[in-house]
Amino acid sequence: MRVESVPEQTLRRLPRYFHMLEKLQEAGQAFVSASLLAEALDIHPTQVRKDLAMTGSQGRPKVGHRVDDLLAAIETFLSWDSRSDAFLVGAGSLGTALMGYPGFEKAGITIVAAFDAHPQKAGKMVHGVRIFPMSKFENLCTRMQVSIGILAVPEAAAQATADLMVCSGIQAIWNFSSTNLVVPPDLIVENVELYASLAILGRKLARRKRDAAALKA
Amino acid sequence: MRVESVPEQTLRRLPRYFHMLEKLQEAGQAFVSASLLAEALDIHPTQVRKDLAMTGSQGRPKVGHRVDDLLAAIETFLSWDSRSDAFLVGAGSLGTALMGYPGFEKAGITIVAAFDAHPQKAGKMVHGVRIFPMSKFENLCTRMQVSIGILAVPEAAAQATADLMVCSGIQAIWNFSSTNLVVPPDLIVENVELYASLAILGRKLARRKRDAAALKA
DNA sequence: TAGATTGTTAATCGATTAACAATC
DNA sequence: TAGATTGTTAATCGATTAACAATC
Repeated sequence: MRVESVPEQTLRRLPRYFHMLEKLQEAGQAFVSASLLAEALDIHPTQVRKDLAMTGSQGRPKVGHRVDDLLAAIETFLSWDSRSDAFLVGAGSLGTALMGYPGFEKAGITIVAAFDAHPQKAGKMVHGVRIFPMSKFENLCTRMQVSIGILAVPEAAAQATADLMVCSGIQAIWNFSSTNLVVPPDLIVENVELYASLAILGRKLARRKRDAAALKA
Repeated sequence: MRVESVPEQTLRRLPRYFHMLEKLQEAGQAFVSASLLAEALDIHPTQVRKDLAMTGSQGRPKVGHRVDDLLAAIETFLSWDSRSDAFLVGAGSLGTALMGYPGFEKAGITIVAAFDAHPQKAGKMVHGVRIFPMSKFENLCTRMQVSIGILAVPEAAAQATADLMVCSGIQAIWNFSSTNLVVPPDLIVENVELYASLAILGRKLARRKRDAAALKA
């Protein structure tokens, strides 16, 4: 029974602080107040203080937090100092984009190999990552003890690929399909819901347009 | 002062129901109960009932909802029946992946043109979408009255590109950069926080490993 | 010192879950 | 009829915001 108790929302905001802090660091700022971060990111100041408090960083009244310290505290808190390897499955256009995504490095994650169901892609290199046929997945994964699986396959193959990952010892799945994966309860799954995100955008816009039209009439 | 009052979370879950319902429809299911959806998607049954109630669909006790009706109700509620055009900026690997993304069609959104800062890309076609130089953006956007902007440019160009979109009459931005865009308050912005998502995955995994190691010791 | 800023405790708000009457 | 399932009202839970004492 872990204490954990870090709100998911806090976890989601911390990278945003981090990103802003990097900009401030580049700009030569040595100190920053929670209020300034709050203002810049549209988050309530008290919320920012609570979030920062979770990382263990301490600020000084009237001065704020030291930018360097805060960056380091967030980095440690998010475990970006520990490294993990990842296998990517699905070297289509999305997979290709992910292999070039600079965010991995910062999060301490390295894509060490990619896999694709089309055998003709095997052997190719994309953004410095070699592509293997699916048949090699389980063996390589077990041998290299890779713990992260990135799922960028078409809808229809999503669950089967997840099953393969689980069999091969993967502990965390970054899921880009809109399928609700059925996996053992202790598996970590992080869903990127592009579909839902787009749906929300579309709906808000349609309502806006409708309201505008109604107002004019 | 609109009544709106649809929880953001409900909006986020509706596409998941939709997706599952499509599968059920394909499988030939005519009816579905809220409990079945709840079970399949790991959502509390009462939550599902509330969400479905918002769409206006009515179920019959003992039988459940008619799958066809429910699909139609969600589609209408999410305004997927109204169509909008979008311009994409940034034809790099992420932009390329997005041009091939099948989710747009379902959400009633069409990418009608793409733009890129590298002039040598101009004139090319990617997934059926023509690429233009940035200089054409404002003129084309105003003339065609495009309302959605998809932001897939490098970090450093994000804010400037958003500014250009705003000037050109864009009303909603789908933002893939991790920059907190500064835009007029009535602009619709939907952020896809890949960075945060990955950070959370990495953290959970690192904690898991650490705990496992501690347990062994 | 005066005042800005911190960190924490209490109040509010919204979302999720429980309980239950209605109904096919 | 009996029982599954609906939709709604009430209770709980967690996250956000307000209030405020501590402190540099």
